[in-house]
Amino acid sequence: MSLDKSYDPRSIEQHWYPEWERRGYFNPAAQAPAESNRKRDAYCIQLPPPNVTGTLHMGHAFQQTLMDTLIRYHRMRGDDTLWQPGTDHAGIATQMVVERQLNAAGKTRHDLGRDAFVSRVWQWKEESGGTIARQMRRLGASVDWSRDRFTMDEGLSRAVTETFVRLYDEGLIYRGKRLVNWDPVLHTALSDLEVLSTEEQGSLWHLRYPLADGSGHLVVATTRPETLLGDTAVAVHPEDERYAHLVGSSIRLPLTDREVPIVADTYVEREFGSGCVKITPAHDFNDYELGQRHNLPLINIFDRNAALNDEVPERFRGLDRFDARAKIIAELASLDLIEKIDAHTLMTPRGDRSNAVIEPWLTDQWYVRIAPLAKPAIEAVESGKIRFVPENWDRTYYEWMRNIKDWCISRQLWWGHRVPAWYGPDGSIYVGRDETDARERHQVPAGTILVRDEDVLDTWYSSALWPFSTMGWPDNTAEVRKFYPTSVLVTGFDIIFFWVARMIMFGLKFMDDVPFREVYVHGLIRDNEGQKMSKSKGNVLDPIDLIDGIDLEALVTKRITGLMQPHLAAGIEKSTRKQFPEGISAYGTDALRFTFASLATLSRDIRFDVGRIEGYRNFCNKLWNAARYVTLSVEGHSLGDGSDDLSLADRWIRSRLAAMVSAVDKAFSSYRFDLASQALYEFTWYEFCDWYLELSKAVLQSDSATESQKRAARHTLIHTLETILRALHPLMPFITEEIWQRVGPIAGCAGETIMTQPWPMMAGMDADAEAQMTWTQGVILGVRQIRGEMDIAPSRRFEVLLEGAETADLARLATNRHFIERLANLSGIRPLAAGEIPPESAIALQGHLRILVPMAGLIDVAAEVARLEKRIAKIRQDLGKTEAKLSNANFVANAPASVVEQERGRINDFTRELTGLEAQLNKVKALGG
RNA sequence: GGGCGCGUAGCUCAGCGGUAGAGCACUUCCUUGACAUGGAAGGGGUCACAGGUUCGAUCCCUGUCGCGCCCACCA
Repeated sequence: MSLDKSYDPRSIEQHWYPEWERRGYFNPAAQAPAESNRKRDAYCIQLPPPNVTGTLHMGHAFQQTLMDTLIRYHRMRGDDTLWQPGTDHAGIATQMVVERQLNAAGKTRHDLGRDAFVSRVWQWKEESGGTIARQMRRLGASVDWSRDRFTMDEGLSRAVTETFVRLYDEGLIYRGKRLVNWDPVLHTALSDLEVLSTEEQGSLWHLRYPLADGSGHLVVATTRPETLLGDTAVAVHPEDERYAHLVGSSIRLPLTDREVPIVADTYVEREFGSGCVKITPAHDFNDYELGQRHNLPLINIFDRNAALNDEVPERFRGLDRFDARAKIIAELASLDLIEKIDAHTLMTPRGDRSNAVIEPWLTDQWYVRIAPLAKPAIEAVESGKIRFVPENWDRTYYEWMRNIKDWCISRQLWWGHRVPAWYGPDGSIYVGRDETDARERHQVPAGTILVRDEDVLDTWYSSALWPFSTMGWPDNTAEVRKFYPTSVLVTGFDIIFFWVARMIMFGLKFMDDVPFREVYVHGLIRDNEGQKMSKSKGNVLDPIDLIDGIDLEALVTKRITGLMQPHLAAGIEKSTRKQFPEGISAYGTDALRFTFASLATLSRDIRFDVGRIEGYRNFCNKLWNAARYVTLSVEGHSLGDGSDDLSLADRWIRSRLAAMVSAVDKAFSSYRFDLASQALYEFTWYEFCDWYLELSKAVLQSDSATESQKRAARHTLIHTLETILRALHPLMPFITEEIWQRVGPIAGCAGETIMTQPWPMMAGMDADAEAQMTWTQGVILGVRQIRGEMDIAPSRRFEVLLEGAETADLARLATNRHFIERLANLSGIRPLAAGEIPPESAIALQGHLRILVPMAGLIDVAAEVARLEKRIAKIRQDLGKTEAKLSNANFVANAPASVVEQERGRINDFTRELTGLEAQLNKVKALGG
């Protein structure tokens, strides 16, 4: 049974993944070759855990392709290889999804209560949690599913608790009352990283604050007039002569009955606004610090919704901050206390999940004291224990790490790891692994009732432990000993701060070693116009749709369903219909993966162009059909034992194959997936298919070739194809496995899967074969060029004459005549006899050798004249450039001798070619008379 | 305000101190027994701009212009 005529990814991809998984090929223990006792290197990659309730997007698919490629490459190299999968509980994101579901049913989480709500989230996790795993299987990700982890499963939760207790005991976690980024919609604190500042249009209000002694007023400029009610000072610059005399006196705060002092502080910029700043220590980070320096009181005027509380005059109480602003402005205006209002662009802080304007708010939160952790983490990169690829990301890392502030890790949510702290009736804090442990550690009397802290930890806290918590830490497991530190982290630059830096800090802290040796930072996948893919832009591509294909109507429906802003639907529909009039065809996983690899250059943005995946789908088809040809040519015939004499073509392709494998190997080792895919593509298509397969036909389909020559060709065909399959397997696992199942046994490979075949490593550069092949190709290309440009039908065969052939040429001709006749489709090729007058011919040159295509009945004189003139012009140009170079005395004096020699050689070549072509041109012209 | 990056063929992108490359698109010819998801032959680029270093710059340096991202407490 032969391979099907056409490559159909669907049928082969669905088959192989379950088979691999069933046979346990993804598990490190299962890979150990029984016959090998050598100690194998460990190779481990941790999957950045996706949100458990999410779906994979193009970025995930891209990233997983790169990781799977590395994993498969190392597995084939014989390393003991672990790719650790898992998912993240994604605290805020997941809780919000479930809350929205409740809201749709007219309920809130408070209606359910904490326990019931958390059960509800677990239920949702169970329902939707399998999606990611299904998608990963479609992508061919060879993760060890037997070790699948979830950040909130028992083992990982134990690691969370353990680290919390240890850090607390060391004073590296503390509880403190200070300003945090408060999200008044989600009612939780956020870390600095979860706050995004965006430029927004606002106003700068210039307010008159009357001096307490009635002698006039100061003008303060503010973007947040509503915080006036919490002002506890006005500040000026200490060297500002305009206000020096007022420092130490007070102003009477409008709309209140309070007097607040005028203080001097260098924080104030004299040039900005009026040079006077209102100070609200409880609602602004800078003002807070200034307040600390000047011992100013803190007046908290907001409640958890950022509505005004009872600290403000009665008529303002309960007002939302924005309503309060309007009312305060109105009152100030009526009191003539507004000097002016300028339009002003300001950076507005918003929560990354809720998009609500974040309010600095005074609360009790848990913090990680970060400086002692950051120091060794910085040193780990400085010393090269961790290497970023590309290297320049270390700058970004340093930049952030050197300015890092304490990490607020508590969140006022219900979904997450609950803080392992208990409070006594007097408010004392008891931290422990559980309540019993907390009591024992702090000798809390049995009768004392303890209440557990309500907060949960930032999702990224558990993520930061991922490299070792997944391996069973705090137990000293075999996995920890074998696979920590892991080999490489493959991640996007968007989470260097959120995740990478924190893993480094915690890894060094708890494991006393870095969590990974290298960090490969890849770019972000954007659409073909460079736009970020997002639901609201309607430009999202689902990797599964590229694999399976999707018709236009389904694609449109998918893109416009569930939009947060339904009015965008019409535009999205229009652009989708324009971009994909035929929908998206099924390209298959291998083509998608190969496309990702080819796009994996060391840049920040990667534009995904559907045109490219089509090209690589075609590449799959090319490979498939090459395999058909090879198997059809080989099956049922003897391959010999490898002792048959190789033809020039056989030697040449083996030499080129070795070069390709070596290039791919180098590319994988240096994370140049683009170069690897390019080397594979070019060799397979342009050298193996375009040349070698055709050359092999000249042997296999010839009556005059010996059986030994045919065996050598068959051996080379199957050997080369089998090697291509192995080199290609890390990028295209499915098609290579499918073909290998047929080809491997013919090639004499043992083993039941390509997955664990050894990575091909071969020496075998054959310079002589490559030189001879270049000559042979030159002759063939010369003829083809004349054929192409003279519009001679491909089916038209003719005889070619060689003029000026030397001994070496005659020898090469003798060896390769059948190749040339076959590939140039000639009826014959022969050297001119001594004294033979050549007929009128079109001419091509191969070095000094003149290849003559007799014109009679084939070629029009005018066309040949035009063709020659074009060639001559081109050579004259090149010759001119080279001559200019060589006539420059400085060049000859200073350039390396080899370069000068090379240029001289080129002059010779050009001159000879030019002379030949010009003579030919004159001859042909004379002919046309 | 700091930091990082990009500007090469119509489009998406490699490359690199010494004759400008690929895929897609385009032109002409071809259904030859692996493949029309194919084959053969072609056209197309002052490598953003201006200086500098060099025998030689698309590549190194400086500046300009354009574009993008990240960080940051001018109210």
